[in-house]
Amino acid sequence: MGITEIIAAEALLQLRGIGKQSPPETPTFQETEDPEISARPSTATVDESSSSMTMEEEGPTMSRKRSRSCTSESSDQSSSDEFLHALEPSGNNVIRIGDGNANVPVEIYTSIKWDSYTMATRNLLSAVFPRHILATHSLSGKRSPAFPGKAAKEKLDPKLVHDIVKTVVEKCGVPENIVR
Amino acid sequence: MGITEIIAAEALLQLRGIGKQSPPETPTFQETEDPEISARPSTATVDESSSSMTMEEEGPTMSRKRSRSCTSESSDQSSSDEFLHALEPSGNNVIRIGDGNANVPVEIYTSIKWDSYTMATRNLLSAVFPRHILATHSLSGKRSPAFPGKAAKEKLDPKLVHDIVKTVVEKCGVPENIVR
DNA sequence: GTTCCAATTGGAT
DNA sequence: GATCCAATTGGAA
Repeated sequence: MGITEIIAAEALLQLRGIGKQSPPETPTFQETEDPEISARPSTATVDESSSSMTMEEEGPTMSRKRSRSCTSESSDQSSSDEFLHALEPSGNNVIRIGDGNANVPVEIYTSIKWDSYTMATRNLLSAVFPRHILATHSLSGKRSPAFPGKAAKEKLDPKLVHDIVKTVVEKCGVPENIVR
Repeated sequence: MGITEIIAAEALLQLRGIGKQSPPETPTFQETEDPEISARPSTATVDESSSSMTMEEEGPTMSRKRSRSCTSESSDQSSSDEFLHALEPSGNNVIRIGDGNANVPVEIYTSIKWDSYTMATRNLLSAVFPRHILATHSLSGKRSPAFPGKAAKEKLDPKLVHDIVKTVVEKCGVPENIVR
């Protein structure tokens, strides 16, 4: 968790329980409605039945060379650890991580440095989710408690997230609650 | 770090770099001055020369039995791991943790469960800092970037924090960046 | 009744 | 320019 939140929690307990001699702020009514945010489809609680992952306009404007491929039924699981740093995209060879729901191109998978679980997690997220999905989704699909006025983002596919977490836990040797 | 912040960082990059088609909120000017908070001594940037730790009105209204003692020059470092769960406060025997700046009563130190680094950190924080210090201080002394209108809390003594972090790292076997 | 979770933010590194 | 840091919040576990 980290010292920061621990201190914050202690501070909350202190202020709530004992004195409340200084209400930190008057609410000041900062409920900006933001109708343009709620104009999105807002599919409410996304169950695990949404694995369609519509990828409209995947803009190639980024300098990242990431060449993803969403053809899922490739069965190359043997994760050959041989050297491949070739520039040409090696077709659509993917390996399945975790329980087998998330597919990662071998070109990306073999380039991941497992000594940094943050970078490994980040690279896996970028590999299985398009950028605009990461930008518009969150882990839990819940709103930030610190910003009740902001609309909640949709929830990332829990099974894909689980596969990523499981992979990082196994390869990096860190507990799951740290990865999340 | 955790998936949450990683996703948030990706989302920020996405919104900042490409579109900015939806400015998330108008600033709405939430600068409530809070003069009663700034009425505290506000020693500004607390350097490592402030180890006085004024403890006015330590209210005994909490149910915690924590009996701290700020007499510092006790030299009992041998940390006897014998069983002591006695109710009576065993004088002011303390052990020095980390580099020796932070003192923790042996009664508390021996009761810490090191299998949970969050609880260990929390217990050590509560042992070396009074509650009202934890409530009014933060790790870095900086303001929350998410809440620019709130006044920054003072900074906890870096040497005492370092001792706590070092102890947790050694006893719990977790890296330092995780503890912080 | 604590403790944990994670969403959001801007500055720091 | 990408990544890390930590401050704050309310509900969940």
